[in-house]
Amino acid sequence: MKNKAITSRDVDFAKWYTDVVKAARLADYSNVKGCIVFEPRGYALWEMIQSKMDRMFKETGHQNVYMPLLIPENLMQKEGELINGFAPEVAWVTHGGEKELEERLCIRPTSETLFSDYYSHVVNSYRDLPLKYNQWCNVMRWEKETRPFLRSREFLWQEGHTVHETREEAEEETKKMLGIYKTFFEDYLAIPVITGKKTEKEKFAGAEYTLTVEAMMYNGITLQSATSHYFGQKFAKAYDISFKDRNNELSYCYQTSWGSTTRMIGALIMVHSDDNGLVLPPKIAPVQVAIVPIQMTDKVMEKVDEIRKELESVGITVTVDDSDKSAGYKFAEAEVTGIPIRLEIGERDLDQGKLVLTRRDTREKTEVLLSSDIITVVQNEMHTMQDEMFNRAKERRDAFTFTCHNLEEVKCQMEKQPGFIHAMWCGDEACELKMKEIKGTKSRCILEDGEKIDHHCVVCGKEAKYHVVWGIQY
RNA sequence: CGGAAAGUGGCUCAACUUGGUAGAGCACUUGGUUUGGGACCAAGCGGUUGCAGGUUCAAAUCCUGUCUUUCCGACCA
Repeated sequence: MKNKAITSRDVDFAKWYTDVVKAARLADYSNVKGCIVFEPRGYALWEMIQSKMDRMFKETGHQNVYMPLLIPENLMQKEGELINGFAPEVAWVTHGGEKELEERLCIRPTSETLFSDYYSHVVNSYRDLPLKYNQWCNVMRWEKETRPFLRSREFLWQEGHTVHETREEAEEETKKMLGIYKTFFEDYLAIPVITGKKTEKEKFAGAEYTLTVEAMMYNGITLQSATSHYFGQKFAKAYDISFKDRNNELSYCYQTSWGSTTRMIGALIMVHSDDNGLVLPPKIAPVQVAIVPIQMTDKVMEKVDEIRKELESVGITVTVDDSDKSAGYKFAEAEVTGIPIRLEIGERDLDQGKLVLTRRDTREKTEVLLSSDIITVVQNEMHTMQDEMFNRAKERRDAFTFTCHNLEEVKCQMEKQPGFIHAMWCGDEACELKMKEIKGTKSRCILEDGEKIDHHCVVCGKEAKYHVVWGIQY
């Protein structure tokens, strides 16, 4: 049974995406362009992401802080590259009440400047280092084209900002956080990713270099999903984050920042979901099990309640659909909202001493004996589902991963089926621009230990330096 | 920021061409019968048409502006 409110993803991917968002009631539009309402289901998903990630950050020695929303213009302008990079999409506060402000205040598009200013106050000695802070907050970037979760003007994210005594330690941190993102994407979101370094052209404004996590969506388009930046001493010098080092000399700290956003929700949709709506990996689903009583007789409800309590006793999240809708409606509802496991129990089942278990991803129904250990059955099913979702995403990514040796091959491939293109690059920005002419194909990342496919650049034919993964991005 | 399309109860749409003061289905509410893939019957509630101007005796309808959404390009998490 197909939900008629959702367009097929194979017919119109963009429309399918917004249909899924609406049908699952994750978000609603507001009256301000690019600012969405996170509805309970969407926000719950964000809270799941937050709680899992936050634990990973804390386990690696990070603490949460909260910086102000507003940044004075002069503070924003201390580091030239950053302001240049963000200037076109910064929103400014110009009035306090009726009175025009002496100095404009910018609504944070990112908080490097605030953290740097703060660090300059509190770092005095090498004994104060490192400081490893993170904040969960909203930021604003005045985007022209917007889409729910993927590109909104206001979005939620976490931004980690750390200061270190040495270059080595800061670079280590940059790498470590990239690793945490990779683990999170693969273990929790069941999204396989590739990691590597951004080119000069694609790196974060103000960073010495940027490491990135890149994922491929169902349709072969790539999504930059999280980034980790190494700043060197650039901000430290601009904001005077100096300290007395072990030799009693004045040094500047080495800095990093790393971030991931509500865009991850968009990635979950575009990687896993289908024409029947949202599909969520069990490990990140706010509600893992939906129990659907077919008839709401005392006998059935008693059993439903018993099973719910049993599952909840081991931390499985359960919802019981005891509304007076028909069974078919409840099935469809559980499906469109992406609840991983559905248990159906009716009079007939009780008579036969069983219940029906349906997995959201495959929609396969299996009969489970009421005498069996229901906790183990559900846990096993969720483990299998989590693994299989990852494997399916990986298989699809691999099927859409290609190696190209010249521009013509890239062109043919991108026109036929976009995906990850592995190809060599000389390091020249002109070649990146040339590549962009092919349906906007951009470098996604330089592979750290990529094999040498060719000796020549895929574009100009000159000597190749880097193994680059290219793609069309959201 | 360019090019295109669209905004009418919660949703999908009709009425617009040819101005005359808004209608249907779904959803919702109530009562009843139902319940194994989006149930049925009956009775109800709900909108002055995105917003602001203009033309007119009269505007959902014509004109101007603006906002929002969607799609296609240029820019970005």
